[in-house]
Amino acid sequence: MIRLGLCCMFRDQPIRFATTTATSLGRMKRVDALHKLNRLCLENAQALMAALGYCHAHGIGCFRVNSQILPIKTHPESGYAVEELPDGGEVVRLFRECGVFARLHGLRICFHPDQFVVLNSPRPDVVDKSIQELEYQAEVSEWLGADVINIHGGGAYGDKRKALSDFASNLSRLSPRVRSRLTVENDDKTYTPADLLPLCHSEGIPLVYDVHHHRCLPDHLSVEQATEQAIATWNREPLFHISSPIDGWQGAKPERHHDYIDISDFPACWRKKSLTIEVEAKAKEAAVEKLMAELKQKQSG
DNA sequence: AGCGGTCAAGTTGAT
DNA sequence: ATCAACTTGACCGCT
Repeated sequence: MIRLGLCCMFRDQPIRFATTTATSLGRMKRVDALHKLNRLCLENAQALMAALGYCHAHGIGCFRVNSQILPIKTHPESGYAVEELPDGGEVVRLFRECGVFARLHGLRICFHPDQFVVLNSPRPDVVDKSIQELEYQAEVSEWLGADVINIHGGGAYGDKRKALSDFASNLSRLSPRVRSRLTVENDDKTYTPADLLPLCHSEGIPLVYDVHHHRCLPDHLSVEQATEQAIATWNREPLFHISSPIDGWQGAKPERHHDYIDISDFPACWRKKSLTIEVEAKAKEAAVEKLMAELKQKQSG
């Protein structure tokens, strides 16, 4: 019933995703930069196939793809279209092969654009660049069959209601392939599940419920209530996040992630439900496998 | 080969 | 005012 997800990278497995820096590319001639990017994109497509193969072999049902899977894709100077790469067609073909593999084995794939993607910023350039980034990730999502591109609510700018209204307004600027995949997640500083649920319902955006963030930044909802209300926003299998505090809930910085998940942080009400749970833990595949084993043990015991 | 400084981007809150 | 935190160390130029 519970499908566990691995986020972006491996701790022990020799599966790595390569990237580069815009600074370094900027020092090169364009043709040389494109050759380098071409090589990195091909390598990353192959690494992604290895990652999916590992997940399938180890019962991990979901994989989150790093934003830099096509490195520096939307950078204002060093960015590029896949068609500009010498082997762009081959890059697309390899990603589509990953999609075929995932579909064949029932693996879910998702994206989580990073903190620079802010749909409600008062700065127009920030919103423009955010949309570019979302469009890039949606293009790769199509190749892969990924069904989730998950972002946070963004800043509050002193007025959460206005900020969420701006978020909603900018949705009209997204292509259907972004819009149909876009989800929003409660964070640990600004937006609680209760803040986001009205937006989710009025705009038809699923809520990615992060129970760790909810415990760091609570609202009037219990974990059980937030779980039920988040599930209600989904028109497909809901996707949630779990993590444990680095030094316990009484520690100095509970919002920081531990290497592993403490099974007592896993909400009892999530068991027996049809859910994808992405495991945000520094031990990566080791943490997913440990949690999987403990969930199984508790189920049978 | 090894090492240390640097890396595209936003926002918040702790210090 | 600076900095760490966020899904995470990896890359690059120097010696």
